[in-house]
Amino acid sequence: MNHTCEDCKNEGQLFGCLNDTEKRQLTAAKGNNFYKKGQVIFYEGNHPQSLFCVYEGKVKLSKLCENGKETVMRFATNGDIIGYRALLSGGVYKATATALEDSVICQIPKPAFMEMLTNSSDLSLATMKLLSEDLLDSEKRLNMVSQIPGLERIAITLLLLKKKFGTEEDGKTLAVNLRRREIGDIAGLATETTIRTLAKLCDQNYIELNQKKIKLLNLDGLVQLARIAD
Amino acid sequence: MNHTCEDCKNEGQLFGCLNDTEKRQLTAAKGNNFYKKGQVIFYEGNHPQSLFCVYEGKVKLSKLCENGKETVMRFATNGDIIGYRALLSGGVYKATATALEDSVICQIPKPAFMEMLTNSSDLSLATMKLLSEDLLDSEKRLNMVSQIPGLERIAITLLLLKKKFGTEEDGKTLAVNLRRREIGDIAGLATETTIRTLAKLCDQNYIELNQKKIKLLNLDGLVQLARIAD
DNA sequence: CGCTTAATTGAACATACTCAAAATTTGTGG
DNA sequence: CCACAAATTTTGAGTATGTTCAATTAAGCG
Repeated sequence: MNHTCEDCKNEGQLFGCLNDTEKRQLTAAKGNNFYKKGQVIFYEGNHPQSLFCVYEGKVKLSKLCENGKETVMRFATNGDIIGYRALLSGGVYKATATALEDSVICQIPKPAFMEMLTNSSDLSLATMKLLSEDLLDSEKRLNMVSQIPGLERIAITLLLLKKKFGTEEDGKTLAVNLRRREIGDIAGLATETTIRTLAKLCDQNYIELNQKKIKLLNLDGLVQLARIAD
Repeated sequence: MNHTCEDCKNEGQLFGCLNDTEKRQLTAAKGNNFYKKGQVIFYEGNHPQSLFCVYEGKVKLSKLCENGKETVMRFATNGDIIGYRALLSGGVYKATATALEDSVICQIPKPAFMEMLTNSSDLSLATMKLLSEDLLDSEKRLNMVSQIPGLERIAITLLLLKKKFGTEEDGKTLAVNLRRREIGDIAGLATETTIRTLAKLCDQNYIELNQKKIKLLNLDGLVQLARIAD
């Protein structure tokens, strides 16, 4: 079935500013798809035809470079939009979007979106706000990766994951399962270094590790470590 | 004197999409100021009241972290807009803008800009395009800094400077004078490492150094080195 | 259960950083 | 225009940090 934008549980996000008529138009124009964990939504280098909106799930956006290394650029979860930079800048996708878990993702054809943008200055302003915030995030991470030692980078990374995906009921365990390698790809560290650094944080009781589950025991301490950045 | 936007020599940039009436309004609303080399246009943490547009000159946008290290986030030159992310995202400036040389910079009050954005979907689309491109640049650099060795990073940095500021009449010498430290702040390398890496590129005849002047002798070679990224 | 993938550990190595000192360059006042 | 002071660049040596490679153990999945 095709979820309707009028009743979308992810309101308050980008399309929250649309009125009912506009939302109906959006519902009519869009499709939605199911992606299994690990499936690719689009590849770096593809030509963008659509905008994607995560109805439910978790998505990783990453970039590969020639030496085989991957950098995680960004994550998306419920209500987040992906694939809009390429669409707005007019080029190809500069990152690959992969489902981190089974996800339902709506797909809005480029012409429909562009038309809505032209007709709704509210939507335009909201999109600009979104882009600005993404830009600030990206620049923050640029600063982090280039200037900050490993332990602090992992601390920052864990806080970023908490902010993006939240926690389980205990309020401490990160509500996302990532591989060690993926955590390293966010922090800009080799997998082995990531493992050792996580172990160090564990020794010092900042966190507790249980397979892929990461529990933030000493949040204040982590924030303190992360404070070097910002 | 206040330069008029109708006759601005930097057309084709963001405000190029405005019609004559809108340009007249813009001229009426804006002011312009002269900044001496080294002067700060705004500081990280300041509350944004205006948008800035470089009429003529060169500006560096950088971020400082608590350990005293600086990261150059972006440059701006003739026709480029600065200070728009904070304005659009609603927060404070996240970077400090410093004139790299004597510069003339126009200043557009926030309300005037926001009104123009609301009234011109062309301007909105152009702004989104700009933001998207900045975002792509930033993510490209994120990838570079976290995954690529020093020599290649400096190569990429030199190409970035060429793209942004162009060259002198010889077509090879970068048309911008930066300190070694500032080059390092772009590449994410310590000053000493930057010096040694530049020296290595010099030994291998990729470049020629003459004080702050940097001549790109073997452009293809540099592009080749930079290709690891992309 | 067996196979594949991921996590972990160790050791050698590479890279870049720090600190300190010397050589240059730049800026400024006389 | 010169001299001096301040800032920047350069060089060297030692060190820290993180990477790589290889081997082992554990976990995930059909």
